[in-house]
Amino acid sequence: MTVPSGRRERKKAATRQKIADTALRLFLDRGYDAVGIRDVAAEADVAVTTLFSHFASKEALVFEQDEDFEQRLAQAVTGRAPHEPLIPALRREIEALVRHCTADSAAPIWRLVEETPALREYEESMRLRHAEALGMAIAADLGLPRTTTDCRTIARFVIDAYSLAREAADPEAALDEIFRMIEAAWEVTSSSRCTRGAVPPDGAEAGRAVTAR
Amino acid sequence: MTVPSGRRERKKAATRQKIADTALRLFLDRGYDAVGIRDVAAEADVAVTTLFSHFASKEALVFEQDEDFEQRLAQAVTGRAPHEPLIPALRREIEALVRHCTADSAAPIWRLVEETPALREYEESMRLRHAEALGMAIAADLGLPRTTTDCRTIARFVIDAYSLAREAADPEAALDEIFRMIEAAWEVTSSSRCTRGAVPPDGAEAGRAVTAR
DNA sequence: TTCGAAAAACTAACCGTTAGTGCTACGGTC
DNA sequence: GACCGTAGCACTAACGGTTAGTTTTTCGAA
Repeated sequence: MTVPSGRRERKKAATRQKIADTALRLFLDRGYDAVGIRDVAAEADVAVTTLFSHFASKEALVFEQDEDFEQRLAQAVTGRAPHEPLIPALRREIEALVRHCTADSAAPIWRLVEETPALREYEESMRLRHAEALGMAIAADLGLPRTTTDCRTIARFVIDAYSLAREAADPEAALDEIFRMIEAAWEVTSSSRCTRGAVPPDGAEAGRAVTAR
Repeated sequence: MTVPSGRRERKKAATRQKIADTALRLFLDRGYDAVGIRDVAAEADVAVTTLFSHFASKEALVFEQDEDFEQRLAQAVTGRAPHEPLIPALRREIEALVRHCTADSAAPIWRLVEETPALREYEESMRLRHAEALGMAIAADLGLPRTTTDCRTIARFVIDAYSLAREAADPEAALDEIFRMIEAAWEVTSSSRCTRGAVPPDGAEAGRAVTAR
């Protein structure tokens, strides 16, 4: 029950890191499909079962770093400046994420992902989880008691923006264009939210002002 | 090179159907994960390799019927009445598809899909393909020489509508709401398309009028 | 030092999927 | 009607990701 301070945690983290590094190196070297789990485990000098105790699947080895994606998006919603409208705040965060992916240092990894169907599929599945989480964050921010259709929808659109911009020839321009569309969609639904009177039943102060676009 | 008319084709189709039926029955009976490929093959009285010569994967057994999804969407775009605006036409088609899924007869299958992560993942991947195809159809309909970002974006949004509406408590209402948002997004991008002058370089007559919303 | 527990190892399998090979029945051709 | 090419299918055997079960090692705390 005590807090395991020290060596054990460090060793565990080191093992995890060694596995991830080895895997990425081999994947970039020989290609994702050409490298087996048993290869990675042998090269990292661990047992196969150990590898799977650190990573849920072979694909997860590649996306090791991007575990904070969800948190960053939620943070962009809940941690934005007071009275700052929602969509621009999300746009800024998405832009940063896209830039991070298209940066030269990360380029080989994303090329690997794009070339490998299994990895693409895995990432799509991740995106859906992210969209769901973002939808919840937006709903909470608006003070809604549950995730409504419009929150879920906008969340999907925002995640779509990330995905589409990454694949576009000019990511910045694509983001411009897509977020103009999202902005329009958001205005429609947020104005009708007022007339619908979807303010939570317990009254006034919960969440951010609904009128803040 | 002749058209193989007759028994051979019928036998092949019968084998395929028998496999699909058997698979669906077993899956609904015992659950997707509890039934192995070898079980399905044995019950359908075919070899495992035969099964895989008819279906690309275990998941494909479940989505056997919905192979015309892409075609239906493309048809909704290219085959709509002259001067009928794009988005409402798509809305009608999506509505029909959603109704088809939520109908009582298909309900057990979709419950199975929703309960099984592997099937959800597979369907997501299918949706992305559908979105890409729809984007191409839209671009072609507008007379654009290639699939632009806004076409791709609207296509994604439309597919999102399908996915979100199916999961919503009240699919009709959800479609209302989401398509209002899509309509707004489409107006923004289609009006700026005129000012951008994205008419194909070879001049006038290709495709439908850009001004038709 | 000793003990409990977490981490890692090892074995042995399960399951989806594929390659390789050969047989059989069907369809077109002479 | 006999012949031949081939499509459909069966069979074996394996590959690669993943997991269960069990045992050994390693660390932290008493």
